[in-house]
Amino acid sequence: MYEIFFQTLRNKVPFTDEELAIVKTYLTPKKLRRKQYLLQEGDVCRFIAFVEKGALRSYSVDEKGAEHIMQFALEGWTISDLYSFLTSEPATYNIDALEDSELLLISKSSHEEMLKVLPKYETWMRIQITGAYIAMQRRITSIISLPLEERYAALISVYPEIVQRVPQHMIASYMGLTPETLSRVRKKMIRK
Amino acid sequence: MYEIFFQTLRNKVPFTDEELAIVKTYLTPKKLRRKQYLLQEGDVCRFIAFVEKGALRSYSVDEKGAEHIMQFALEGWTISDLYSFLTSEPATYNIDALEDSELLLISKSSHEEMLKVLPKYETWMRIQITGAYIAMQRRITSIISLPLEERYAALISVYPEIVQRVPQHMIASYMGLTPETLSRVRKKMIRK
DNA sequence: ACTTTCCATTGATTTTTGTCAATGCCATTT
DNA sequence: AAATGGCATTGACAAAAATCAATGGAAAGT
Repeated sequence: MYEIFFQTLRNKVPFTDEELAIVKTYLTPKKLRRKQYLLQEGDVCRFIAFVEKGALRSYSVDEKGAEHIMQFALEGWTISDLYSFLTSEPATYNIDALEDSELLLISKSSHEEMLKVLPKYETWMRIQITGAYIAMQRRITSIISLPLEERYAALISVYPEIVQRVPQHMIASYMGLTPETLSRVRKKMIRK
Repeated sequence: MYEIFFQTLRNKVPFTDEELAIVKTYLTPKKLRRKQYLLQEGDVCRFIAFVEKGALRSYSVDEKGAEHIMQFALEGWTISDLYSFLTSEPATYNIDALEDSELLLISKSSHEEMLKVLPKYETWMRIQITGAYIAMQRRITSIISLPLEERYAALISVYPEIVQRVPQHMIASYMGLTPETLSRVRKKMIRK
């Protein structure tokens, strides 16, 4: 249940077995069924969720009721409404499960304790967020500078697993497009 | 010359005067004239730049030679090609000065030393990047979920200084629009 | 002060994307 | 086996944004 998380930690920072045992005491395992909510807009986000198994998404809903996907999270990724988590303001994103999933939750108190007690946790956190920041920068660069076909091609090459496991209309939402437009882009690309 | 930087540090993490004196030894002041490059695509980015005075931008250039602005940095902000800085791969962004500017540069060795020697530097870095990550998330949400007028209104309300100090065609580039389209959006909004 | 480059705006037109509606398919469920 | 619901695709049309071209005006550099 903790394998992927520990592996992810060790991959970036040299945690000892003793330290991992301490980390373990701060985690809460949670199972989620497909379509179940982990977080609803308006509630305060009280955790960072690490995905051991399954797939989740975070998304906002506009005035017209349309969903706009902010992030997907597969095995080895973390997902949260970080702003809500850090400030205890109401969340602006929803999070739900796309598949039956197994999570490890880091509560706010766990997060704060680990920052105090385990310097390596802070290092891991810093590296983790830095990676997420860089990925987000790439996403924006892709949006503002690439034609649609290339954007979709880039998505496939960077996140092939997401494109495989997630329905296309959600990929479209993630890209800020309608499902029809994405379908037509794909058609064009197949011809080549 | 160091006032804004120290204030920014202290604002997030309780640095002592002694610690700030240590930090100071790791910084390199640099002045930049308007239009001068701080970084060119293809070079390795060897610093994180903190803006004490002035304004800079980072941007990529596509095959057709069009510029796409990734980020603006005014006083109190940092700017870099973080991926290039961390990996020593060639930079994909250019950085140049929009106004005569004064910077404090953190070299890679300074960065690494400070991470080792000053835990508070790591904490500051983590908080700083977390803030940048959250801002970026908002930018994406804005792009994929808001109509153009609201996106521009949001930009004005979040970054009024940028809109004032930066030419409109650069704002358009930052938003992923042509200057003509932004001009028309503004016209519509003025009528209200 | 003068010249030159840059910049915002506007109009006309084309291209791209969204909207609306319908169809057929596949995977589940009953 | 039949029915259901979710999903991708397609077509026709509308709306939004890009492109091309021209103008006037302000700002920067000399």
